[in-house]
Amino acid sequence: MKIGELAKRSGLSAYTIRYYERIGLIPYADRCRSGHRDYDASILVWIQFLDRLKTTGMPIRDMLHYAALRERGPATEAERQALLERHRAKVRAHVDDLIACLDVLEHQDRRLCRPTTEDDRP
Amino acid sequence: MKIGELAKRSGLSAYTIRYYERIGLIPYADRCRSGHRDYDASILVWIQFLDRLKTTGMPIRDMLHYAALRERGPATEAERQALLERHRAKVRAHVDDLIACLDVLEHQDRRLCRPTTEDDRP
DNA sequence: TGTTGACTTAGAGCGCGCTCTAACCCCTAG
DNA sequence: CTAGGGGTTAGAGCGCGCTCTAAGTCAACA
Repeated sequence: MKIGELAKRSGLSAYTIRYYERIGLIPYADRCRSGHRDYDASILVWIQFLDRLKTTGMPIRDMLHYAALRERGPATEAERQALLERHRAKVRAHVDDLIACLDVLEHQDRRLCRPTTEDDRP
Repeated sequence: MKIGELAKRSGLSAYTIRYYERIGLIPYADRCRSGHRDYDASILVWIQFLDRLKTTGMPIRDMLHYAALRERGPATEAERQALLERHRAKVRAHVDDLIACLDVLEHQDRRLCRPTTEDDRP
């Protein structure tokens, strides 16, 4: 699979895939004899995982940390689990924040929508 | 209340408060005779509201849109309600995404934590 | 009266995560 | 044989949301 095909299948742009390779977020791809990247379908699983980390707000530098541990093999598994668990805890806390904000925005916005010239205090 | 005090009370930096004024996100503050901004406590309610929009991921350009409608007074209330409702819908969808991702990260990570040299396919 | 420290402005700089450009190469279809 | 549509690289540029700098003003206190 060449980069255009991977872009279609993964939802990333070819630009982004090359960028991720450059910074070390996805492994250096084998090149075919004309120098083009040639991907195995298994890369999609890794990209999907990265995508979930991204969706849940993990910064690239942390994904790089995870990717580096992964490159070092099974010996780093405990550390990777710990990293993920800390991330999940942050995400759960963020979800709680979002829900709390949503709740306020549902129930308080009438008062807060009034123009500045009126009294906005509770 | 001067800007330093407002910064402490609102959690924003003085830099950010000035920036928000410059771009029109908070109203132009009255200046005392030495030219320093002098805030009324009611500004805190607006800043807290903005903060909730920010926490829930609304981009500044949309907050500016809301702020502009607010400046135009009560006539724009329906439009502001609609804007907020669209935002809340996006936030609810995002929360659902986060929860779905969390669920996968809880239950699938053992497989995905293995190094590249192993078979990562399901 | 001098010194500290909080304030003012316009505008530059930064970290993030891409996104695109320029100049080039290679393969295949017509 | 040539045109088109993919790919390659290094490096520049962009949109976002601040964050800071420089140079200056002002008020309060020892």
